[in-house]
Amino acid sequence: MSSRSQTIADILTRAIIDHRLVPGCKLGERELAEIFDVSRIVVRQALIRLADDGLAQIERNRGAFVAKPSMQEAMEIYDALTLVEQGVAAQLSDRLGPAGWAELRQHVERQRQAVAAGNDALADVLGQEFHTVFVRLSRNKVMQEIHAQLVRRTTLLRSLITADFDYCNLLDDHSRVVDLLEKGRLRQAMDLIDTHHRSVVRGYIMDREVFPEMTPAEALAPYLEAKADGAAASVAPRRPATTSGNDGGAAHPHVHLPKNDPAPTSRAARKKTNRGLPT
Amino acid sequence: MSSRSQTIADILTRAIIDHRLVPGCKLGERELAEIFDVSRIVVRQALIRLADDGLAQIERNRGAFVAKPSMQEAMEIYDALTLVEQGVAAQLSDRLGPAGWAELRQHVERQRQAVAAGNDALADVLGQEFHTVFVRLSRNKVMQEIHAQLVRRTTLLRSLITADFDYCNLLDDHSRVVDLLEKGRLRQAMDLIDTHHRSVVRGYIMDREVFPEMTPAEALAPYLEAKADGAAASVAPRRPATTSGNDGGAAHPHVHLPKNDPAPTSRAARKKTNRGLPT
DNA sequence: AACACAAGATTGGATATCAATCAATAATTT
DNA sequence: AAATTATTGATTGATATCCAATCTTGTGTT
Repeated sequence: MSSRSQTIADILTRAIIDHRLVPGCKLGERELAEIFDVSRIVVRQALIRLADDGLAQIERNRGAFVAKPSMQEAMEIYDALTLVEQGVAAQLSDRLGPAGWAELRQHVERQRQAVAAGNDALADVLGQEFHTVFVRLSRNKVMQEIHAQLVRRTTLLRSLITADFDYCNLLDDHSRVVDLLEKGRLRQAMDLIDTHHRSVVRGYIMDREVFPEMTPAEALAPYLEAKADGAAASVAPRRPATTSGNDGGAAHPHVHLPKNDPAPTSRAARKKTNRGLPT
Repeated sequence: MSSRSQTIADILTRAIIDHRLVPGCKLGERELAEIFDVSRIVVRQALIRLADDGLAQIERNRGAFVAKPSMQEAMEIYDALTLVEQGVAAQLSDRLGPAGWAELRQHVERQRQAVAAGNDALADVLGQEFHTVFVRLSRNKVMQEIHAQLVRRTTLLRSLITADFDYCNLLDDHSRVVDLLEKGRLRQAMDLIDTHHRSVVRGYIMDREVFPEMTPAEALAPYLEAKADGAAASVAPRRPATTSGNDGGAAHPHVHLPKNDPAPTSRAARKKTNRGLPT
């Protein structure tokens, strides 16, 4: 079993890429320590891991926040992702065997079925996974880890945007990339990968006024249930007033939340949300 | 100023890529804590950073060691590096302006002069730096960080090999890559990048019996002097017997070194070096 | 020689504590 | 009353000490 800080880092990563913890959200050491029922030090180590992964941002004497990349950085992440996947495509077009192509086709088919069945959630997951499977076929663990990190960061980016456009052509893209590659049309496949990612970025209109939907305690509760029932039970009702009173309308609660701030739209609160961003 | 654990991680990174701390070297928490005059926790945080960077390897209840990549992993690192630099080359061949080409040529020229002057150390540094400058011209910070990490890991690899072959053609490669790219011969440039890295890997004969040259205290002493005179002075004579008695012959001291082990070639010591490797 | 067991050392972690810094409020001055 | 300053509170960065689990080592026994 790995270290506890790694476990906590994994849970936080999960919560971030699930969009339960959104960019800009404060990750207070004491708060997280209570939630996970560990000491602050373990939380700090987990936050260091997140920061190294680009998912959190640690500001000296101010604490850790879920990373809030700028539009510039978003473009760079997608450029890097394109570069990596194009490179992998070039490798696969030479070296991939029949079993590999079959796995890719099978994956596309599974996603197609999910779309047909109207299971959008599964289709979305499979759509993400395609890229991971694609890179895994390169049989390069180092590349896989780099790619996985980039994917996590793109997933984080999706919390920042307000576009849910039609993802159907993206599925087509996957299928066509496989076709082109297997036919040896590498150039066209690479262009399609580029277009594919550009079409995603084009849908990006970074909305700077996206506020967190949940406090860390609420966001992390689901991930704790499997660990310790007692802990989950003791954590869940930690902010009953907030849960019932503020989130009822699913509006724009708060970023910082020192205690139980009833008016997060005050001058002070707004000022805080604009402070220390990587704009 | 950044956190102390980051500072220590930077120093350890420096020491590793300087080959003063070699793969397999034990990085004991208590030992490092004394060397840097900080608490064990700060050291632990620094080691987590190193591990995330692929330069150290943390084994539960056994501690941290300088990473000792397998031949397989070495190949993967170079493959990833090739992939990244080829991708950057493709981008630069389209988008790089005259100033960029000039910078690359100027860098190659500086290295050529260093070689001509017989300043091998400088030439070596410039040779490494070429790749960094190359990627920096892509103006993608995310890509730069990924590349820098890969370069650090390749530098680590060089501690494991026993080949110091002729690097002169590598300088030629740099020059030719710039030429080819500027002339728009992207395909050939990418092939040359591939060949360039392959020629480096070809020189790799992983010697599994490379032992550390220095203890952490000795390896890290130079990096501490700038920090605090008192600390450096108090650290330097920590192992006077070892410094004068064991390193006189510049032989193969020890891997673990719990205290002042005089016989590291015993059965137990050998067993330890072969334990837990990422073979 | 092989095995088992006890002692020692090291890591992973908890807790309590302290200084430095930041945020927010209260107090003071103009 | 508005603006500035001082104070208070909270949070982070870091240390020291302590404890449990685990690993290593060395010894003793068969």
